[in-house]
Amino acid sequence: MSTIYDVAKLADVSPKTVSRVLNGEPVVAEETRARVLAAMKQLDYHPNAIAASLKRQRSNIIGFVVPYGSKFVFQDPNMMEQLRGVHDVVTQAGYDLLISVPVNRKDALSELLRLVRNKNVDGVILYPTAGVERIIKELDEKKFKYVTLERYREDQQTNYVRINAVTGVYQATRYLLSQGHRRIGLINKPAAFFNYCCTEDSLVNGYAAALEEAGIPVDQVLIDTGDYTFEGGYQALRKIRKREPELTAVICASDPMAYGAIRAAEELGMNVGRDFLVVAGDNLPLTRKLYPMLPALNNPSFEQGRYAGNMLLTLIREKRDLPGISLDAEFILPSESVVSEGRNSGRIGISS
Amino acid sequence: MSTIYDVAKLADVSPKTVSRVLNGEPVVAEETRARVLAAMKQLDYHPNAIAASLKRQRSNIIGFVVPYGSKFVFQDPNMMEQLRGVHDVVTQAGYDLLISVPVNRKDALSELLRLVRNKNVDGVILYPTAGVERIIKELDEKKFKYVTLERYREDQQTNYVRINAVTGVYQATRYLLSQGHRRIGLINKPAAFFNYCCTEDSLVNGYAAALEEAGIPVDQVLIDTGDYTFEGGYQALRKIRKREPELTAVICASDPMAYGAIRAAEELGMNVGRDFLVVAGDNLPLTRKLYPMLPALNNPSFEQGRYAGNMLLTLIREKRDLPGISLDAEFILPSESVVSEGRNSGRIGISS
DNA sequence: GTGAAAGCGCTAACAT
DNA sequence: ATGTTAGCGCTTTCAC
Repeated sequence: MSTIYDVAKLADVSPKTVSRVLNGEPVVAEETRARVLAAMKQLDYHPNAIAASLKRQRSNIIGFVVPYGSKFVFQDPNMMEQLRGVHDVVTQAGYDLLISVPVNRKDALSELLRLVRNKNVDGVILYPTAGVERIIKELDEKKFKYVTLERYREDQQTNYVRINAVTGVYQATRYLLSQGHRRIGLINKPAAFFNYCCTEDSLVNGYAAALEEAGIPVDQVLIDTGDYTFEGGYQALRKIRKREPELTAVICASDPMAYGAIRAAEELGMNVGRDFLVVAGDNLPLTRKLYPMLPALNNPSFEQGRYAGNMLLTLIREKRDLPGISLDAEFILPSESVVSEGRNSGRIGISS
Repeated sequence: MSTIYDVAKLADVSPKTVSRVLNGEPVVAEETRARVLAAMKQLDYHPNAIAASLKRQRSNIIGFVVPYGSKFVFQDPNMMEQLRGVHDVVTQAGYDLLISVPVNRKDALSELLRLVRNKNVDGVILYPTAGVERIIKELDEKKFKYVTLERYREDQQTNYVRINAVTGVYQATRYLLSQGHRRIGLINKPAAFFNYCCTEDSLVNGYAAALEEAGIPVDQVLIDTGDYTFEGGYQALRKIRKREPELTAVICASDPMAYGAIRAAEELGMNVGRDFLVVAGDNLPLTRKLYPMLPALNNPSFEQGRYAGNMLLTLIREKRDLPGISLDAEFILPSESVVSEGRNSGRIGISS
């Protein structure tokens, strides 16, 4: 492997001039630049990014740390969409993306520190898991750049991109009410799924708001939770239905749970799409294709990733904190859901 | 950030001794080691991996280069499973994984070279796309370590991990025949989807073998191709069914295509699971849950990733080529498919 | 069992 | 517009 010195020698210039050409610094004479370029080509020279990183004290690598478990990440379509959004934005800006998947939940934080302290990553995207506050404090102290997906505490003001489901669920509930549904179920996510500190429950809030508006009291019989999975949705629907045989619709916090609910409903003899409606929460493209007759919630995970990536890049560039962003999930009518091509093709509401 | 010199000074030893402690070299006196460790702790010292990389001339990073397009990768469940397999194996061994997604198809190869030449990655996992031979040649010349997912040419002997669908499709076809099906469709992948050089068509081969065994000629009317997507499967089934109204079953090369075929079949008034069977090719956990009444093919992508990761690690360690590995896809009966929990929980056949 | 010196390949600071 | 020098933080070689 040839080095910058070899090129310099061949082009009869100093290493620094080669470096200038390499980094596109504008002061180099056209004739010199041409000579250097020729020398590079002749020697099949390729700059060593590691050496540059050491000198520059930055790696041009962004870290993406997920809570834990490769199975969890790579099989969660929403997390993949977030990842994809981050990826697209940061690679476009010339960064590489290092995906870090701690084996256990409790490793997530040390893994994060490892990236920051040992690997010189220029910034990280992270999920606020239990105990993250201590880490955030260390990151803040070291002026290390990060963006959280969701807030790590209710009063976090900066450096987060979250999704607000309230509006979407409110619209969904209103729609169902307008269609004559009166006993509407809600399959929510567990109170603290990633151990987020945030206790606010946007699904229940939106649901309750629409019901109250219609003068219908919230009935706990109609609400249950599931762990985001098919099984979770399946079980939750069975429980709700058992408590309320008059159930005619259900809103689910995730698409897999919606699949499970649909399956359970079919087993219970309900005709999904006709006398029973299921509203899914993720807006996976697949869901629209499998169940075009159903309304849905659009969860802009991809956009969330893009916003987070852009925020991190700005953070790195401008060295100051940025106000957090909240993206609104939106309700999608059944008719629309067939027309739209990919995900997140709809408008994105930014509320904060 | 404190350096190895700071630690050395505080512990009253040379930097080299600190380095020895860092790398677990055994010659250090117990008392010295303790002093060094204490100093590290006191200074909150964290070794700079980039500096070590520069000196050592290796990065402890493995590259994973996909053909192109983030949408393509992160939304392809099989590729995610391969990625997950690679990830688990290499991170376990202390490497980080850098995922590289070229924007366009044609960028894939230059992207690969960039990782190899500029980034000091210690090895790469890659897909054999069009024009990859030139790159492989360069990798070979530079003694750079790589493993291909699929072979890049028919006669590639080493450094690949592929999946052989022949057995699975053969078993599936035999099963369908044994159930009395006579007009069995096949929705294949396109001849060269990633522009693999390999022209062998294992799906058709297995399908044809079972038919011939039963004395039934292969009828091209029953075969069509799709691009792995829902739409591809949807269209293909419509075409096949139009050519053959007596169609009673179809084997699909991917799960999304199977979903599309199911949808098309339902629209055509066929009762999927009763008078029409669809065999899906990926074995996504979701498929088994959505359609437990259907038989399936188990595509061991996760294991493929694991094998590829392990092969690459061995390649790096032993500095010699390794014979390629072929994993068999397997046929799964409908009854079994409900019982099994996750993916790839079945036995994996290794045929080469 | 430990240390001194050199250098990996680059770029920043400061010349000229 | 170009060059010189020093040094990023570590590990390697060789000496003691």
